[in-house]
Amino acid sequence: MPESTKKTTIYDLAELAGTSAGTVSAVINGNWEKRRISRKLATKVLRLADEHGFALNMQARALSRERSGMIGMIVPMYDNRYFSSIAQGFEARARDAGYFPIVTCTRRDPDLELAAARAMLGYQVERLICTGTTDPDRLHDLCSHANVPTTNLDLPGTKATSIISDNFQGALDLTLALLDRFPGAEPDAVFIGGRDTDHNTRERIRGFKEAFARRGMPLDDARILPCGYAADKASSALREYAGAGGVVPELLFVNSTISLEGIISALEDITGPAAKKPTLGCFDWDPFAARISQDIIMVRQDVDRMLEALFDVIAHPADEGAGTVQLIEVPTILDDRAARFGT
Amino acid sequence: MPESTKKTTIYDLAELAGTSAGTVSAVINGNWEKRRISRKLATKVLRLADEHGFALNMQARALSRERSGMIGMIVPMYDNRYFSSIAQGFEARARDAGYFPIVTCTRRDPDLELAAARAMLGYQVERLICTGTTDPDRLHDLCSHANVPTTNLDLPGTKATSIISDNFQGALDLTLALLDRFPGAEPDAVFIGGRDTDHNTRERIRGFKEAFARRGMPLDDARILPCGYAADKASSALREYAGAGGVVPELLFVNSTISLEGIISALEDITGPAAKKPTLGCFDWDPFAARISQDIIMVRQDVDRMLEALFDVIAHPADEGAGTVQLIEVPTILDDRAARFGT
DNA sequence: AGCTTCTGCACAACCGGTTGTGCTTTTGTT
DNA sequence: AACAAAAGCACAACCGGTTGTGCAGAAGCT
Repeated sequence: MPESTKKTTIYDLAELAGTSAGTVSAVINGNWEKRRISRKLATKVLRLADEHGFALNMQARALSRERSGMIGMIVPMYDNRYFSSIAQGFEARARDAGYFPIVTCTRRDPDLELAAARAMLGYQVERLICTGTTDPDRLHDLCSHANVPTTNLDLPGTKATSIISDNFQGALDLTLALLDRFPGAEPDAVFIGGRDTDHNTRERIRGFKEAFARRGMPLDDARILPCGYAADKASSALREYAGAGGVVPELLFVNSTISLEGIISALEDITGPAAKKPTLGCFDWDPFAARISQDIIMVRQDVDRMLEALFDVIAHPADEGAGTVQLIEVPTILDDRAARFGT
Repeated sequence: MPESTKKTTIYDLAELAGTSAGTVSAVINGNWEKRRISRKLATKVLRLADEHGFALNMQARALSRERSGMIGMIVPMYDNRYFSSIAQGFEARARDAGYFPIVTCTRRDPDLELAAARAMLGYQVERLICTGTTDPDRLHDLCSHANVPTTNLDLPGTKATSIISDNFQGALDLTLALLDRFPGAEPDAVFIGGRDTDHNTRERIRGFKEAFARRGMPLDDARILPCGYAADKASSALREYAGAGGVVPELLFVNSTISLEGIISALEDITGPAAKKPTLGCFDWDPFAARISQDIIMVRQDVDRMLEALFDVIAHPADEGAGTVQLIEVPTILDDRAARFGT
């Protein structure tokens, strides 16, 4: 029979049980034996707590313990498979590790990233994971100032441990697989999407170029178009490249699924919906995109392994403070459906 | 020059400024005029706060104000466009409204939903939005007990205001559009995916049936297969339906994008990747799925309008407690690309 | 019976803010 | 010069927990 007007506190329970708040606290936390509370009283308190749907006020607990139990993550977006599975997996693992996970998405907006980090610090997160943030080092500075460790995911920083995909190797493998589709020929190829200011895009471009070098093919820098990630930027970049003639490349390396969205729609506009699409490669995976044409190869980032590495770092803050800033690179997975069907 | 060992508190600032904690608090909160703090002292405190990267401890604030500023949302998944845009839009709007949004995904697991709600209550969220939860009423009871108002999104409950799509009308429109692809004929049609225990699935089935009724076509209940949402459930349900003969329906109403994933892969297994796919309808939208075939029609739920309605409810808790439990239905949007290309 | 040891618990300080109250000093008025 | 009003701030209680300390009574020992 809860009085329902206010939340039940340990003081309420103490009064109901005819005991003190400290005792109730001990019982709730399961240290009643350590604190020599009689089993009888403990049972009584637990029963009352249950009857009243008592829930500890974690804010108060955090205040006195000086540990909030919260762990924060900043993510650029939820609306693609890569980041959404990161968020989803992170939450599950964080809960398993006894944390209360707080994930928030900041739409690749540096100011919002900073504001979100500040908010999280205000709410006393014990650690912040910066996923795909535009300036991980700035976030690191902000956090380290408040004594909150950070870890970078997806995009690396120079001041904290970073866990990222092996972008170079992934892009190299992808490009080689794409080139294999043109035996003996030199396809008209283009790399599109991403920002050449970010580490991942630069590494992927490096992998793209390396593949051509290995095949002994020339590659003009005009074919590298890091126009940004957004769908509309990718589509206008492609339209511009195609020009008035409407000639699209034979081979397209698209640097994210969100850019791919723009590319697909631009292709339809330029060549019509029924026309044969160019051979597509995409760094990142999506189940539907993988089936949109027979001629698409996708690179899947190994989110599980990345998260495993992340929670390894969290569980063993060994070199905390030691000058060693690690860069952990996780191999990617090539998803070449046509090749699978072929065998 | 921060001492960096510990977080700066208002007490630290007070000492540095040669004033009291209460005064610092007033300055930080901007009520220094109301509390007649001199501009000079206020500026000094603000300067110090800035120099030391001071951040208010929101837990402590929440404790004393008895208002946490946090608003929680439970979502089943992040990995589809519908829920991810809900999460993304919710966060943006919540921030605009001055809240600190906490979103968490519970993978359609009733126990996890309950546990997550409890955790959120512990952290003193001021309100909980239950999106697509399996048992909204149970969550409502839990929360109302702690005096925390809830609102249901996507799936309705009977005890709190619910904002959902007009599932019946959406399904009706979709099915009619699908049937229009078979002029003069009675296609072999199947409804697949979802749970017949949830309100949305039931309403969509009702809309599906209604369309056939309006066209004067018979519809056997054996063609309704609410086999669950998961991709593998949908694919085995389809395989089973197709039987040894491998005859797939001509018209498929798929009840969610996640089920569609399973359907697409099952179709490839049954008929081969190059075969003509059946005419597909899908309740929910995905940019890549929409382009996977010429013959797919998708229903897009109007997330923006739903969130607008949600924050309307939040801003005007008018009938708080009044027996009126509202059900707000938002129209859906039909995405028929082929029809658009046709005109 | 007297002393020690152990059991079982209450008490109070503290975590970092917020806010009502009231005291001192300055300013203004006549 | 005397007094009222206003300005400028300090103080302390409170929010709901946690935890170190200490005290009363029971139990054990001789």
